[in-house]
Amino acid sequence: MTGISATLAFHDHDHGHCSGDVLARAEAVSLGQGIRLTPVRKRTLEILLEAHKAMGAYEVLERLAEEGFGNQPPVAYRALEFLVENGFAHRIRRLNAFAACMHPGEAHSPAFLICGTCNAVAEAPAKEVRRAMEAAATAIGFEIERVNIEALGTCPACQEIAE
Amino acid sequence: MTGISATLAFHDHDHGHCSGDVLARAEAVSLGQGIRLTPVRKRTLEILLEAHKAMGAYEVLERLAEEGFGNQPPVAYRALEFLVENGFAHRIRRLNAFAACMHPGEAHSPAFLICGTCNAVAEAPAKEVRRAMEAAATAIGFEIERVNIEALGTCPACQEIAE
DNA sequence: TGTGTTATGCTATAATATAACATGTGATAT
DNA sequence: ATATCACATGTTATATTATAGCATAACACA
Repeated sequence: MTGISATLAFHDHDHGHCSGDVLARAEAVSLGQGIRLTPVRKRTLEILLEAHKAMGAYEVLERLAEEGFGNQPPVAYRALEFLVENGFAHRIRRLNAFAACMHPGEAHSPAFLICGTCNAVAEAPAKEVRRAMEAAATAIGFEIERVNIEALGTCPACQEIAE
Repeated sequence: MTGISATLAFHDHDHGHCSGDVLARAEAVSLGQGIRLTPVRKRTLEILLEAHKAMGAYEVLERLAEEGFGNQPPVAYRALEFLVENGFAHRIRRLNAFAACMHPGEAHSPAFLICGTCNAVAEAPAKEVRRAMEAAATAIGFEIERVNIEALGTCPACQEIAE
């Protein structure tokens, strides 16, 4: 994960491009790993990518249903769970929401920056953070599997508006 | 926050002592800051301290109701919200649960280590983690208000059992 | 083609959380 | 002392988020 790309979520960018790019990479990763990116799953990922924001499960479900997929909660939750499990999406617990991962395939343990004003979410580089976590855990004999880091605050755009 | 105390949640310790100690400090802090640690609130904190684990809001509510307080969800949620807001408790989002803060009054932004096997939760020192987060956020112009860090993994005790 | 595995869809319900309003309680000023 | 205000509590009702459990369908491969 690069410092640059992490800022994209807070700025205008060629979203059609980044979105398609990520999707393509996700498909490649799936093939390479014998993971099945089925229609619902793929469409779910596309929905997240198109929205380019964190979406609630029911919000995703609504879209899926409109397009002929099942219209019951498990449909969305299962697809989302699959995406999270395989690193194609992240779960933002503070928002009870899900967001497409902007760096599928690259092993990373992201930190999320959540703007309390506009609700935008950005993935930030968290290599250092992760390292610090490992150190803290190791010190007390705890073995880490996954780390979830969420910061609430104000994004650059909203800071300007507030002034 | 010290490295030693962070490990307490994963080991036997004089809990009656640590619990009373924390409660006393919470009362002192409240007095000093004009914060009202009312009966429900105090009892809620005690319940969390006695349990010495993360508890769901409804679990807390059940206890409160047994003791003559209101028996509707808002009673528990409000007390818990107050405690979190004032640094006497933490919300563990991964578990939809709340846990007493072991270091009330000391400004700290803790990291939680959650054992996926036994569900125990420990507060770990996170000064370094926090610093790293600040750096990452500053780099992209994001202003942090609060950070929530939760790691899932295996605690020392459960690692031994697994062997 | 049979057989096991994985995926989808559905019904139903569980678990978590909040809105909105009425009542009570404590502090303050008159 | 009492009017008034802010805050706290309690209640009803409902919203929101999430999962259990079972039936059917698709796929993988012997």
